[in-house]
Amino acid sequence: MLSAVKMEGHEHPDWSGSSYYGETECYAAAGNMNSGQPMNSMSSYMNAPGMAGAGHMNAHYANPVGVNHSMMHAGVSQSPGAGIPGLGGALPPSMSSISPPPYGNMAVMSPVYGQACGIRSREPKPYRRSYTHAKPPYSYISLITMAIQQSGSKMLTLNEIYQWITDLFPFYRQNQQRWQNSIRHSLSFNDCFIKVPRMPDKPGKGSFWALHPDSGNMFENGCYLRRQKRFRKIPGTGDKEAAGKPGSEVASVTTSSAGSDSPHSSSASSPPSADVKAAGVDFKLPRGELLPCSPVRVPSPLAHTQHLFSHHHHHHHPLLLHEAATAHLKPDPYHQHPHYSFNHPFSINNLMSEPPAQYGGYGCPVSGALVAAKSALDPAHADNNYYRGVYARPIMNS
DNA sequence: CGCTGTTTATCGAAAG
DNA sequence: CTTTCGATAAACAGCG
Repeated sequence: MLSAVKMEGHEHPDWSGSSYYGETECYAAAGNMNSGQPMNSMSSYMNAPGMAGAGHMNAHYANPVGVNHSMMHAGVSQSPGAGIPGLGGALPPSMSSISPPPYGNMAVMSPVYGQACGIRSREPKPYRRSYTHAKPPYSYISLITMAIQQSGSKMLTLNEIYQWITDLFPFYRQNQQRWQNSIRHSLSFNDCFIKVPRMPDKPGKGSFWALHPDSGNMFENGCYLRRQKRFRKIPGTGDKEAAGKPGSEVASVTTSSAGSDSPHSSSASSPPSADVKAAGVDFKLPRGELLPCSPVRVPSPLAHTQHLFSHHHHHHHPLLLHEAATAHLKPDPYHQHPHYSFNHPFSINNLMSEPPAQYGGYGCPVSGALVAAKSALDPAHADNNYYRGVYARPIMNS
């Protein structure tokens, strides 16, 4: 049937002749997206030692860890070991060795990643385009989440999401059609995103997209390229009901688990089906699958964060959901409750709170990005040259 | 018509 | 090796 389908899927020598993103992605190392993890671990190490500095370095691009780290702050401040659990991962010694100073990150991200993934590089390209165009080490889901998070209202229209991404990551100024389609797909496909009908007073088309209140720590493992589990309805056939998967087995739930969705409470009101319309908000109730993976997943740092949203257990009620949702929808950007203000792992807020960490180049996409984003939003900074500076500069002066 | 959303399918890669 | 996740393509429905 779809004979045509697969065609060019990966054969787009868009730029740099990399056939498939493997190479382009090199950034954080597609191949070792885990790089995130190793680094995490690294950070955790640092953290342990009391490397306060770690807090900042995390803001680096190459390591989403930063984010993770921040989130830790949000959640559990920092117990020496706290971070570790969240990582749930392993850390290649080799990697850890990389973990030098703050700049170490750069080192890591520098040509390195290119190499890392460039393994199969069949491209003789003498020099790769500037890294400014490297694919950020974030999945679309992460990006969307970050975008939404950084918005004051905690919700954005599709177009705004596009904007945020393109503004921050030069990489996405190319092949827009391609990734935007992916973004759209992600929004619709992933239950962690909910569609909020746009307010009548707001012009423009399309609805607003927000995060499902329970999507809390989708990336608590610190890996922004891949979540442990995504909320997904069964691939089922037309039977949206799906359900079935008790998930329980999988869900052994480790502790909080949670993040993902509401695991159990499907009970009563929630129809087996997928979406629940809460006051106009579409909630796609996920089939509760909890983090199967995280073996250890101790009380995740965000644990409490989660319950912030998932009001204990009873949420799930459309209304409650609605409440939660609307809560974010409130226009009040920065001032919300100190805690309540979305402590997502991503919590850009957290990220933002991070002061500096803006080393040049790819050093700090995130925080830098956020700042940029912020400035973009903020009339005061109409000029987001900040980030421009960061990205625009020819990192490789050589 | 173009943008927004949804949905299906496929492939690669990571995780277990 | 099998699942699951993520990226990408693409067909298609709605809407302004």
